[in-house]
Amino acid sequence: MSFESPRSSVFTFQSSVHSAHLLGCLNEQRKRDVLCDLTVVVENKGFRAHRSVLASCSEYFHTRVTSLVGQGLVVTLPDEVTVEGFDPLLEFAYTAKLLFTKENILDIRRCANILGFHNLDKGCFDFLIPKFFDSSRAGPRKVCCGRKSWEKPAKAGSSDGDGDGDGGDDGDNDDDKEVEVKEEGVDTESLVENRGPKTAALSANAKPADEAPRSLGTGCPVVAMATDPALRCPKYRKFQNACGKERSRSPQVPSSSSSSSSSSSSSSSSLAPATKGPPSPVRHREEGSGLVGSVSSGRKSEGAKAIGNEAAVAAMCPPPALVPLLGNPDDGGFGEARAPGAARPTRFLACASGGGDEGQEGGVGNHQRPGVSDPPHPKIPCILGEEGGGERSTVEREVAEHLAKGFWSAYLNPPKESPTGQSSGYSWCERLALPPGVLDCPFLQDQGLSQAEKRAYDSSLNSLEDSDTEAASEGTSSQGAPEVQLPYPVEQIVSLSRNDFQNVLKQHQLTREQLDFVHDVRRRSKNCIAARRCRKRKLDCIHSLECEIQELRSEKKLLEQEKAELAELKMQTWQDISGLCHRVLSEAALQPEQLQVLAKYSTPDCPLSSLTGLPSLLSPPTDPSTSARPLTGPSTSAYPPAHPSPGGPHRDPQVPRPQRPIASGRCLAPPRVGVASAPSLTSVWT
DNA sequence: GCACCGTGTCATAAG
DNA sequence: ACCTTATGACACGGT
Repeated sequence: MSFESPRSSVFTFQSSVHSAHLLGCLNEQRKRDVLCDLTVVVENKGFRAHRSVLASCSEYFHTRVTSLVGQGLVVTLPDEVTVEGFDPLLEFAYTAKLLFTKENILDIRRCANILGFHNLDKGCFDFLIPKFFDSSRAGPRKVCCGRKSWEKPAKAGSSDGDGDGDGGDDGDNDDDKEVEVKEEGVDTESLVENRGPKTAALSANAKPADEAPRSLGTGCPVVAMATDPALRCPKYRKFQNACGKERSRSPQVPSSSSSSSSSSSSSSSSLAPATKGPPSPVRHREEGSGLVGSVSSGRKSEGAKAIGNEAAVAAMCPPPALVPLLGNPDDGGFGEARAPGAARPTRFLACASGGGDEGQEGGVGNHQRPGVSDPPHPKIPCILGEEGGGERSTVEREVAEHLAKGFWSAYLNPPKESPTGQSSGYSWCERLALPPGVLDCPFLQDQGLSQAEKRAYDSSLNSLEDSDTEAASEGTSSQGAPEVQLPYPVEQIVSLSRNDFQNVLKQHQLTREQLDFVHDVRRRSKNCIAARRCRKRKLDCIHSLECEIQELRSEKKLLEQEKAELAELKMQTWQDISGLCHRVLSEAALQPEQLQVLAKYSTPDCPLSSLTGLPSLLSPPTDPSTSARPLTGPSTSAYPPAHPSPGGPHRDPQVPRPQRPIASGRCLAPPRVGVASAPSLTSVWT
């Protein structure tokens, strides 16, 4: 798998932050009338703005103001444009948020059409207006990747292969719910984010049990996005099949699915249909809790086990990178609805259609406010993106999708809520195991993750996989076994000390399954960390050994150099002494007997010994570094050890010392050195 | 299709 | 007896 172009994830991600910040600054400037160079007159009411901003998000303004120069430009809009319709658009241009009501939505739409807010129109109104009013008033529905994301299938529960299953019967109830929410003044983003008890209650109350599977009210685009990648990537078919089986089985992530009767049963019943095809966005939005069971991988298959945390990180950060990854975001879905200056919504967000796969069309747009690239939940942005954007390989894309699916599933399956609305479990982030690197994702930081949450991420290195694996074990050992819901975060399982961990276990009356799960997670997590340490030690050891070898080689080289220098010095010294001896003997005119005495008390290394006529005359002492004995060998050892030199050669007392020829101080050989640098006798002394 | 690498997991031993 | 740690071996996916 090769990448045709370099990745640029960082830049993509940075632009997202920057654009949001930039937009905010521009909005502040507009409010303070700072640097505003345009006055828009609508119904005799003036709006100050920056023409660059308006020109960027409106074809009308682009045409009107780009050709004009000078300050204090005034643009009077047509009569069809009303203040009621224009004001929200202006706000949208500067905030990427469109505040609307059921009453002014049509005005906004009309103004948007006139002013050329086409993206907003397609991405937002095509979805919103049908929800507000009868479908007959909504006009033709845009088809995204073969079908409009919110478009309902011809038949409920159709298994026609598109797999959207987006709830053919969710229409009326859906509309009611949507309208009701909107009437509270919540914008579309809030529709996504405020999946609060009310929405859940609506879903639970309004939906018949048999329809519940179609209304996984999560508002999560990734859920819609996370449709069978295997359908597009045979390489992951095994992986996907395993996940699909698990999904259809009972893949619920620990503590994820609501144990409440209605939603739980709904989720369970929805599992099988959900596997038949990509989940419908509408369905997701409606269903609320209990989503995880149907859409998450639940556990990793054996094929998925190897998907590491790095891949998870890649799948999680940064958000906008998936835009090019799955296609052109502008060709449909929310890609067309993104606000000026806002980061381009990812394909996941925009359509989740994965290259036009109808089955994956997403209705992400349905859940997200148009023009906003932010994920539906401020705390789960990174899952939507990954580095590299369009440069990602297909495999990586699939992995990212799948991981994103799992991530969202975990996220979207928050701890079940008690009837009072209070969560009985820990927060989603506590349940998620993100690799340490994910904390480095600035998006997470920017999204208000608390330090505790980050620590939870950081400390629970493998909890994601642990959860998956746990589910796997559940799936293998006890098929369809209920999820294991823990009263404390997974990270505690790993990070706590032994005593603390035992205390925690004592504090909570856990079932056998829970205990097994907890211990299994703790064991594997610690073992995984230990394996990392072990491997790191190995590598460090190898590295240190390599360094040591290198050092030893360097030392050897230095020693050899030093040895050569010493040998040269020794030879020079020997020559000096030899010359002195020669002169002394010449001047003293010693008798042979006297020379014998001198030689007797001299070492073979001493030039004096050569005066005795011994072989050392022609064989100067060797370099002790190269030979423990002088090269004269046994012949020189014949000297009695009367005066053994400490560092001198060892003499065998049993061997008689041969007689040396008396040099008469005439020709003394230099010491032999071990580096073959000793000059020959003739060359030096003759 | 193969080799190599990285990683998680298991089994086991030792502390 | 239990837990933790280290490590070899294995399986798996990615490149």
